[in-house]
Amino acid sequence: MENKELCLVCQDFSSGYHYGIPSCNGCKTFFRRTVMKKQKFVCQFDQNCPVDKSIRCACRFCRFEKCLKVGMDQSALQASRDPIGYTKRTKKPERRPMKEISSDESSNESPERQITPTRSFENTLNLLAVREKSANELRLSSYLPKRSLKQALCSKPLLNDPIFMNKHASRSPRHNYDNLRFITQDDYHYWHERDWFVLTEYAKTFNIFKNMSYHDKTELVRHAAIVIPVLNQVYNSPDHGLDTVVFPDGTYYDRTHEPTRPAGLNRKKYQVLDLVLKPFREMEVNFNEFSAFKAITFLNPDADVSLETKAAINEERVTITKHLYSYMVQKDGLEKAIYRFGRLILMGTTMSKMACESKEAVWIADFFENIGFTSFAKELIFGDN
Amino acid sequence: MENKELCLVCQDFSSGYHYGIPSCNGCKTFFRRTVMKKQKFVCQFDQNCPVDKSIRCACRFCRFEKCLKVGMDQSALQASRDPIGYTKRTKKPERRPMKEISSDESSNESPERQITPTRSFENTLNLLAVREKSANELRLSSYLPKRSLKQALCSKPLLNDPIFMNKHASRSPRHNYDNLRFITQDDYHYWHERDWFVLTEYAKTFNIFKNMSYHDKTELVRHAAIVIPVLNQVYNSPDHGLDTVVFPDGTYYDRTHEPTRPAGLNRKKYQVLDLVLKPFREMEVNFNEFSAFKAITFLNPDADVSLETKAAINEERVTITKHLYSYMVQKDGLEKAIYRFGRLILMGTTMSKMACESKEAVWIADFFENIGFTSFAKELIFGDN
DNA sequence: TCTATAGGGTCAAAGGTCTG
DNA sequence: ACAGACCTTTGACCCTATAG
Repeated sequence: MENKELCLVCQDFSSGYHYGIPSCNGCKTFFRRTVMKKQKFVCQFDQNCPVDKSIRCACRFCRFEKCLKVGMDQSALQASRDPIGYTKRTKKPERRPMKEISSDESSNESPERQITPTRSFENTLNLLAVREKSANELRLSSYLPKRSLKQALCSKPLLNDPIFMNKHASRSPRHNYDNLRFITQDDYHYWHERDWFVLTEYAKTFNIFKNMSYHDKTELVRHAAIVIPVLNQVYNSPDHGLDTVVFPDGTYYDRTHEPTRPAGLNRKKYQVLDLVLKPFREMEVNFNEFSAFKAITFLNPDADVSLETKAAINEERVTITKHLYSYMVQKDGLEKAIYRFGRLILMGTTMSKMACESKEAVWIADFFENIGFTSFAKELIFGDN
Repeated sequence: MENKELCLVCQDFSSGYHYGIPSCNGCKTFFRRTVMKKQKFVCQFDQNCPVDKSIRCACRFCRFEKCLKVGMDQSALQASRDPIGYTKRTKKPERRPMKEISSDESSNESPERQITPTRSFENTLNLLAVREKSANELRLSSYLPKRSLKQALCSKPLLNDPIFMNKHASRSPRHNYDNLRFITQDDYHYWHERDWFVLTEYAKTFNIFKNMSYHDKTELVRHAAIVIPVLNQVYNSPDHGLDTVVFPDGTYYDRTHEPTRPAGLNRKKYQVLDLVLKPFREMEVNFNEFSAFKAITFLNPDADVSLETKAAINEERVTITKHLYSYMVQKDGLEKAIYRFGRLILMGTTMSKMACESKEAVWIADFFENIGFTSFAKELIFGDN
């Protein structure tokens, strides 16, 4: 710090010898980067710009020339090394960068893209949350049309139709989660019908869904037919302990064995409680996270759809996953977010398993014999031939 | 200075014998430091990076591996010398009084002190990569014992037994991926047997597995019985295009319809090509990422294991997932890492679907009738009753 | 005692990382 | 995207213990 040498390039205090000559940190790094990236600069003037501490960044061409002139040695550069990871200790008060990134992204967004708009995670998650809210309103209403699967999938979308929603989607007085009583077969039946109806409307709100062939639409909805209702039922159930799922009309089930139901369905009950309800409660999944997770679960490329549709679905769900992660980091901080995110996304395998098992012939047959299916349900589960 | 020996690690001129072999100053110091600080490195590629004078710093994992391979002897490191007895500035004691004090201070510190803690993801991922490498060596060997599932799961683990591995796990000359020919039923059968054998040994290397009940062990392995072999087959297949999977003995399958096989198996072939091979190739999944993904796939709490085991498995796979994420961020940068990570982890749903479908009665029956199962395979797929 | 060898330590100068 | 402060790693060079 006393009689230090000066940088031969810019006359700043040198930080030692670099590439053969005394030089400062800035000129050292500038030289390395320039040689490594083989950058070529152009001088705006006469190739004799002054280079000193105050204006060393003004002309990169002349700065690099000066580096060479005072004897910096290119051959002193080495081959790339193994990356060494983070070098700075973690800082605590850093919620701002997320914010900045998100506002940057939204200001960069191009207005003409419409199919998969690149918005900030806030916009994406917000869109999903709004969709989820509407879907739940419809679920809590008493509206339940009788229609075929084809009618359901090809008719006008209802969820984003404010006139329809205003008129028919007000909450039924029966759906206030009070008057608890144990669930019966008829109640199961009623809520399956409602949840399947809402599922078809939910599906139609995805732009990506509108562009699919009819075959792909039915396959995707069919694949989601068990798990999406389960997610609705579990997430919206008020907390009566880890063993109880309550439906909006106050009917509930718990671990009580129901001997009149097939073994497969009793087993599924335990799966739902252990593998969905419990993790949701433990992780304190919030509404935005649930909305995104449900969309990721719905957009499952494992359904028997065309390869193009698989690819499109996958892109969409990866995008949502990215935004969900950004949101969680902003909300929980890095460490906690990685844990919660990993845990939540890995629940996808459980969802996948349930979706798959619901197709097992034995299970379906049980189900079919014990619940009087409507023709809609038969189409949904078995296909229309 | 001319007839000097060369460093066995990097071919630079050796500065004498160090730790048992002729080696250069750099490799000598690198080896000492790595052992002393117990550093664990992770290879960014496939653990076979070249190591020579010009690029010896490019991959620290492979450099250290090479050190060990050419015979550097860890036991030649001496116990920590008495730092106080070491008088370093006998010649020029006046040069840097400030420095001297500070370095004395630092030399009084315990050598175990973690000034730069090695990032934990390196240890975790490295462990998984080493495990994967051994498993693949066993897979490429010709060792294939006849034993029951119980014997397989309860016998002594082989993968981390260096004596066994040295003796029996050398690569079979038949398993060199050349001599391509279309696969037959017998070949399928052979590779299923091999992959199932390796799977049982792979499973036993997980500490978490050792602590499970026998029932949980079989369920977990059973749940992995289809997907883990698929991952092995796909990842290790040399690239002959997106339609071809090559086994180590040169047998291959592609999209050719095989009419002698049941429809379910032909369908599965397409699934493997479209949903596993293609994404792996597109994402350029590297060895570390594959090792971690395979472990996450194996540790699937959806298997029919006890609730305690489910919870333990889930914790473990969430931990691996976190470390995988950290690794990918370090390797790819934030933006790219989030995309690749999301895409890779979401492939878990596909794995789950395959695992589940493999249990479908119809599918299994097809499979069973067309491939002569050994009793081991029957146990694995159907259980032992 | 002397000398060659092979341990360990040092620090200038490489390269990598991250924030503004 | 670039600049440069700040971080880690490398290895030529040094000191020291020990065997012959």
